[in-house]
Amino acid sequence: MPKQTFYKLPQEKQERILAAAKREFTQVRYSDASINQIVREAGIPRGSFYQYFEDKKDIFLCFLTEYKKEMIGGFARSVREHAGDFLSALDDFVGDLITEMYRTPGQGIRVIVSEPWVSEYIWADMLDPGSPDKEVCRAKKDGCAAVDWSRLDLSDDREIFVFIHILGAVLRDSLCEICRRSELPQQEAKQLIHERLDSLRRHYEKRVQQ
Amino acid sequence: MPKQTFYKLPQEKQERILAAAKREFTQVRYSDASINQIVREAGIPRGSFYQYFEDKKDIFLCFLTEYKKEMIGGFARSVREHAGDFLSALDDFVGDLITEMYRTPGQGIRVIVSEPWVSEYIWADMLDPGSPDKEVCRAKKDGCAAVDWSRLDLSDDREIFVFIHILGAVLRDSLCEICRRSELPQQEAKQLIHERLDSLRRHYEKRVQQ
DNA sequence: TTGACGTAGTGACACCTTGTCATATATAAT
DNA sequence: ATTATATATGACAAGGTGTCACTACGTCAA
Repeated sequence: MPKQTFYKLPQEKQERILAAAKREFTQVRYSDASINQIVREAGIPRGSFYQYFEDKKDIFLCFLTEYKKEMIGGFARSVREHAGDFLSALDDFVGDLITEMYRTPGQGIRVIVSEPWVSEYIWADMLDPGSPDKEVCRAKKDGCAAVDWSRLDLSDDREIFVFIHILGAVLRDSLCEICRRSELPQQEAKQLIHERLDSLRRHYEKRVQQ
Repeated sequence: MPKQTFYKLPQEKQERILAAAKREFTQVRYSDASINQIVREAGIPRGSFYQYFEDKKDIFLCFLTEYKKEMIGGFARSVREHAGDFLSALDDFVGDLITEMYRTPGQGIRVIVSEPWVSEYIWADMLDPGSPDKEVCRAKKDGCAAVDWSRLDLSDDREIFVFIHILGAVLRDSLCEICRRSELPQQEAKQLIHERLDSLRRHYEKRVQQ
């Protein structure tokens, strides 16, 4: 939530600042990111920065919003591509995230697990039906509407909700682990997540009546 | 891994420094913790600090080691008390953590989810059989040996390993969520975790043949 | 006893950070 | 033209970290 002043700025300047922020936040982790670096890169005086944003966290959340939209949009797309198979869609989606992760040198997409509250910020309102972000809300509805929940052994919405939380936890946690174990080859990283999702699938999918 | 110099210090001074570190690290989160504050409280000059420790992370890990031992020891105890029922033991153990969490004002035990790598540090070698820390290793062996895996629908060690990872992820993530949603009453916090563990239990426990 | 040498203790220092604030400037309104 | 409001700006205070030249100490040899 940048200040009004920011939005009154000429488009070009806004973009220049956000681009500088993106460069910084995808380079180093949040606690190491420097406002000085951002203003230097954006070519604005330090004082101006505080005219536009409350503080470092303010511009960071602003930057994160982009990621969030990409995430949710990408996942919704994946669900449609997998004809409502939630777990396959997730596996595939995270696979792409990992590919991206191994392709980017700095911290890149690792930003989503760099601070505990970051993934919370992204996931929390992925689940919250009353998310204030219209675009996010739409993408989410598109994604969730496309899910075929009947494949899974979940009796009601409450159970579905709990299951989604479990999945989110496993994914976030696995991404964390992958980031930490930087020696892990890409293939094994994907395998690590696949293995966990697969275990959940085997235990949560309905038994085929025969 | 403090420097040799630290261990050559008189016991009393060592303890004074570690106590100051504990006070600081349980008060504010890692990134806000200040070496200045620690040295002020411990009554040592700033220069001395760097004689004893590499940097802030060094003394922080030193402090965390204590927590890790308490965690693992406490969990092993809980497993024994629950006669090998892994999930009940976990539920109970985390319940105690939450009680503690609501009892302490500062950051207290929240430290374990304050940075992504902290919980990793604690949990990673809870699972790693070749953990270098002897005491940890023993407590873990005690705990895991007491678990009755036959209650669960897990065919081999590999599956058990995966399942433990899933559980760890759910717990860490739930603790994170509880810390973030500070308005959540203690009872609901426990319910939140219980609900997720229960879902896993229902899907992972062996069906009773009747 | 004296000198030398290695280890430990020390605080000033350089260099960074963030957020504020008084002042300067531009824009709008009367 | 004058006033009022909004924005721009860099110097500043207060705090952080890690280093380093210097001092002090204790030990061992001559």
